[in-house]
Amino acid sequence: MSSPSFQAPKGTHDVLPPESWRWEQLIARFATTVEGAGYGLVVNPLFEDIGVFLRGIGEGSEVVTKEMYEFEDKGGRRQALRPEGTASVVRAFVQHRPPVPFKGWYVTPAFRYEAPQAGRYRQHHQLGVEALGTHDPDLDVEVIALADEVYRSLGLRQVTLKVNSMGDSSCLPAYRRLLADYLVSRSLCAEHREKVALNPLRTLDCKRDECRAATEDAPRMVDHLCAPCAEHFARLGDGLAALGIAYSVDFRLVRGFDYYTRTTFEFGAEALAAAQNAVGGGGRYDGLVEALGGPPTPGIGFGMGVERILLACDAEGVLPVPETRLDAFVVDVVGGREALALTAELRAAGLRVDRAYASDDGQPRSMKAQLRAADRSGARVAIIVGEDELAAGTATVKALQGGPVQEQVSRSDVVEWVTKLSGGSRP
RNA sequence: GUGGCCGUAGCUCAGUCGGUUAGAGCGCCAGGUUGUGGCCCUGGAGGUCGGGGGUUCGAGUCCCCUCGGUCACCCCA
Repeated sequence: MSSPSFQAPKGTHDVLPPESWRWEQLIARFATTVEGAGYGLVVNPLFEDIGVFLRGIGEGSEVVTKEMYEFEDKGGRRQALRPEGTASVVRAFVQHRPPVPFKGWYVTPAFRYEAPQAGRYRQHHQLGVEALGTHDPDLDVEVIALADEVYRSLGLRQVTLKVNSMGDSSCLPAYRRLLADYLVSRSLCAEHREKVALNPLRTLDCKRDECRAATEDAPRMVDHLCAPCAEHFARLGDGLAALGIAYSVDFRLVRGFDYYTRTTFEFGAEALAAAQNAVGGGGRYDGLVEALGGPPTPGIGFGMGVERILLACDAEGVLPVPETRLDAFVVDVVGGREALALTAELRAAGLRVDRAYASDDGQPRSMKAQLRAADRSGARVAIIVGEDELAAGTATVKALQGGPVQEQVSRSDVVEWVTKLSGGSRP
């Protein structure tokens, strides 16, 4: 074994240009959308005391019990890489106590130790918002509408919304018993026969035929909400309808984190054939702030998966990587000093400019090679400096797309010509 | 974590029953024009056949292990 060969760890991946352009776009559109609704960026540590996740997400959830990247640091502290974003934002809220209502958004990697497959990674990336301090169901509507707007702004048309209510501490426990009593005498799949007493809700989203049949006519949470929760859920539906956001109520929607109360929702990309077609989800977590040591404070938020959204964009043929990102490409066949000066000048004028560099043997590349590079770069304009231009104090400005436009212009007019020929992307 | 399928050039792939220097297209570099890109033509560079072990006179090809990808379960973004 001579030189070792490394690759990205299992379940992780690199994002390089030009593909990364789509990441920039997605993040930028997300930021624009949510900042337009008063949300501000929150930056958290990628790891926390493991208790933040144990108490925040819940010790009954798979993500915490089986999938967390945990480690002991050199000081003997038990830490864990964040498996999702909400717990850290809420911990920060409890620590700093900003005025409510508090609205924050984030973009972050999330780590879960699980078997990778298409659309599922050990490190994936989430965009999300959290809004704390308000019970108002209009806020639930707002949060869902923001997610919906992000998908639509990307051009996605085949994203569907499912909503449900998990009730609260006054009606969920009773419903849980009711459901358990109902299911205990039914035939369930082997796995849920054992788990039904512990967590009957999980049986609802089991895909196996026995459980599907057993739960089809089972009592539903939305029919057993206490009066305040029922009112909240009704107003959520009214609000979504008022904004023209299509949704379906799905009594099987039982999301994986223990902290959810009342509203839960999930966005699915119908264009994705894979089993992993959830592109975003979230809900209300009115007990979470307290669970992390803060004062009773309601909250709601969502997370959406960057990788899966981009897979959905592929499937729907939207958000293609653009072919051109440059205004001009400088071709210098007289040694390179002119290119050095010209690119600097054009960039200073706010134009997007690249150039060719010398070959590995130190020789300048031929004009043909440099123009080929200019063509491939996608630049709209080539700027050529050769012997004639150098002697005359000019540069040749050549349009690379459309008709054969070419002019030899004074060096002082180059910026103006490039701006004109490139369509003027100058700010 | 369990099971199925797959790993050959930067990318997409071919490679017969195990047989000698492992191929194609695209991409990249150069030439075809002593100052003009794209199209075309010619040439070139580029490969531990994912890795390790085994069987064999001989392994890209067969066997075992391993790493990675992928699909399903599970869970979720």
